[in-house]
Amino acid sequence: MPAPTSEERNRLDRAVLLDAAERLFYERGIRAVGMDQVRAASGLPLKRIYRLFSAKEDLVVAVLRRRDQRWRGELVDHVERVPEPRDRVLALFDWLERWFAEPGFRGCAWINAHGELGSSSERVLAEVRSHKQAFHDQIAEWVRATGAPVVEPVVLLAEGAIVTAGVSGDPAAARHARRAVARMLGTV
Amino acid sequence: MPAPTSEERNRLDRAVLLDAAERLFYERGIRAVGMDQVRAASGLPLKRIYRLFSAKEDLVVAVLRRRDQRWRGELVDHVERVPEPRDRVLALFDWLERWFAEPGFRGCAWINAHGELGSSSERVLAEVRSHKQAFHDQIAEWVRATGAPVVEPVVLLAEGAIVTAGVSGDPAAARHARRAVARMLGTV
DNA sequence: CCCATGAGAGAACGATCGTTCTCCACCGGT
DNA sequence: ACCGGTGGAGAACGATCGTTCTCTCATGGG
Repeated sequence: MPAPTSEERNRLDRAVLLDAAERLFYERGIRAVGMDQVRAASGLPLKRIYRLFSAKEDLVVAVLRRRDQRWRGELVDHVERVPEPRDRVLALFDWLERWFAEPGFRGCAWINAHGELGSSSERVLAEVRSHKQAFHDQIAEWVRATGAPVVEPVVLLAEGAIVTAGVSGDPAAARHARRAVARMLGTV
Repeated sequence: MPAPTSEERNRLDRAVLLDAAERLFYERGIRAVGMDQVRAASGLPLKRIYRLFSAKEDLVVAVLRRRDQRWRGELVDHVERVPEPRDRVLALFDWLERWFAEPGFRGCAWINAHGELGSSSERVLAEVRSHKQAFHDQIAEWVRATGAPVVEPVVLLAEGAIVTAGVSGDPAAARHARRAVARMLGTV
């Protein structure tokens, strides 16, 4: 077995580190997790962690950015399997419901990060806004394809469902939102 | 001027303390605010603070509880001036828009607390859920009076507007939600 | 075989956390 | 005038934070 190149080694370590940090940050909150817990969970020496990310803030931003790519990617994969524009918009809420039902679901990671760090870290704030903007724009694209002028309500119902399910732990919010959207899209 | 009784003194100090703590917690996040900053902002000696609340967690819970009473009280005052059931529901969103436009608006204090402490403090979690339940029930009462079976969508639109305005800083979310609710309540 | 380079393990650093304790100044009752 | 006790100011405590440093060892090139 050939020794992995150091570049590839960095890539792998980054992935392991981001996995561990993302899980801990989401589970317990960002400030509640110390770098030493990240070290223990990732199995990487602190020194290597700080060579990959020169401060905790960088790690947080990287976690949010990678999660954004993965999260929206999975959403698009699920929704764009569906051919009909109207069904696509409804599929968004099916996907949300599945997400809400996952064990350990604890609301929107970006909203949580915003509440904790939005006023103390410009970079986290920017990351959160960028994610929310991208989510909005994605929904807008799907809704516009139906011809119904209801982009904003659909976005707000999705955000409301996420936050409500996050606090209550009940995935039903997704069904409630879905029903309302179905009505707004016509042909009851 | 008669010396205030010690009971009344406690009442006043509690109010001063809760004012200071609420402002700091909301502005910066709860974990980001140390008890010494609460002391400095309230002007109260640390000893007195710890006689009024025996731990930071108690203070946090008291802040959330008092804010809940005031916040919902003001909401009810605004909405129930309006006679017509349909207009009442719409008035909720006018009130939200005014709130969003206040300087320093940074989203929902309970959602923020949930993201930060929901997984580490049972008592904070309970407080957040109780607030959200009360908000839901209040809206349900108003919506049912209109006869339209749209309680859940209205709640979700309100929550979505709060969270969206909180992250983006743009009060327009309230108008978008209001417009959607107006349509759902019929008589476009 | 030797030595320099770099990585790993974890101690150490200064700051700050929540909480408690010390110390002194002030007070009403005799 | 004295004294017990209450309360304020802030030092102190142990823990933990993010970050850096030290020490040790392994390893690869001459």
